[in-house]
Amino acid sequence: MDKLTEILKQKFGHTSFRDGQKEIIQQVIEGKDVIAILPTGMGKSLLFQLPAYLMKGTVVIVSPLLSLMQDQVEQLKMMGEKRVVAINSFLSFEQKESVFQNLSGYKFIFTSPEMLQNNRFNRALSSIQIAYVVADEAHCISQWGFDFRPDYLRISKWLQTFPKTSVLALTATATKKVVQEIKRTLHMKEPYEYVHSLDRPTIAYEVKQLDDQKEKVAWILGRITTTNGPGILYTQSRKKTESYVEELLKKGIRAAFYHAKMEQDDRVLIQQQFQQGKLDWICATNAFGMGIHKDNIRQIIHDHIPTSISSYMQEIGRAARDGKQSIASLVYTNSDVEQAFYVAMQDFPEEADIKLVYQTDDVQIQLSETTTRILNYWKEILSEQETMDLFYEIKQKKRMEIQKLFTLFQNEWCIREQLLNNFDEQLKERPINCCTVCSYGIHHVLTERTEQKEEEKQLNWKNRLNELLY
DNA sequence: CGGTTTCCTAGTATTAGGAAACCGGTGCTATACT
Repeated sequence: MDKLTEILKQKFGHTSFRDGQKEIIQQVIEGKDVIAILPTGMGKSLLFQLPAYLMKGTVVIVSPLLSLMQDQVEQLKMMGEKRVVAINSFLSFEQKESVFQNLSGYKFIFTSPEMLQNNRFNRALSSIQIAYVVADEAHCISQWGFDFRPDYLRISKWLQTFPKTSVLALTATATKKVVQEIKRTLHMKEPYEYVHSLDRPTIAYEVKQLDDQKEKVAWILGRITTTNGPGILYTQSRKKTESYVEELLKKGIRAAFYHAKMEQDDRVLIQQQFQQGKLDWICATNAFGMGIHKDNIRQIIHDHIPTSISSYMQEIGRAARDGKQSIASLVYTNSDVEQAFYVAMQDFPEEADIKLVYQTDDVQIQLSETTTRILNYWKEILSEQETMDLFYEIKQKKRMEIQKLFTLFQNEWCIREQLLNNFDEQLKERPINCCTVCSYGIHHVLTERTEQKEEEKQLNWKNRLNELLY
């Protein structure tokens, strides 16, 4: 047995590697930059955990969410790894100090891009040996960096402080452009690239255009009350998540809503209950998703047009991790396109806002917190005109992303093929239950809803076929 | 931009109808104040 497999067995309790894992791990150990694009549930954490045991120094993992960090820390502790810490706002000033003073004692440090700007943290980091840096959910760099969380772009400068450190970037979806942005931001030199197929053969695609909002709501409520979950209903506003749940509860569906304006504790609770099978449906905004451990999600429904093909892929990709037949349904009306444009643009600075930021120092009162923060970032590195041009460009791009997805749903071409083509991938084999455009078998995908309390009973879901789609 | 909700008025019943107001995603951290 070779050394890698030995450690795999000894530390992680597996006897063999999955597709691509071994090659990626070898490259990391050799100190190469690596970018790996592979679906969630394909053993991503192993990729950054295992090499740590064959290399000197500490692994720094940059993670987008506090809950994700907590989760990973717990997972490692369960495996018996004690040298692990999450450095973020959950730690008090004193706790941080004590961690910084003993930083080399940790094998794994999880942290946020924002925290990487902390001087005290950086001084402590520069005194220890860093094995490699991991950018978890690396698509956030281009998804959030430009107009939401500028510290994602600041990683670039931060990395220059550690010029010899190699970087491992992990994500589930990335177009060629996004990969380019990740490479550039993380200063990757000829990285080893591993791209797993993005096709999910057991997810069938259903797209339906309806005339108005009422019809849409009725259709969705009908679907959820007559067919089996577990499922996620994605909506475009927080209010709607709540109103859907209200209706579903009346009809005896075990549902709960989830969005960013809820208390953190409630969010954790809802996610846990869903994962444990105590809830069948979650009605959520795009806040719900990263870090969900549930492999038997059978349905994803969208009642709107998401803001890009990538976010759509991320959202539907949460279904069918157990490899069993599932369905992703999207229902929209014509007005939903305009809504999507508006929502994507509403926090964007106007020309007047940009001028204001360049001419005044304190603009907090007039602009939203996000706008102020993002413009202050660009003010540091660009002239007023350059920022104007940049935001014009970003705006155009955002519009195009939405338009592309909308066009895709309207085209009379296979949805699966179109989605894959967007990531420069060709469809190799068409599953029987493909999509509403090209497949006749799609009506076998759904089964009738049954009143089942325990998760195990739902395992025979796919065996009971029922015609429910049309 | 488009939908939903709220408000107002007419004109006298307790509601119809139209205009105006409102609302619309994603997360980190630091700090002041209970």
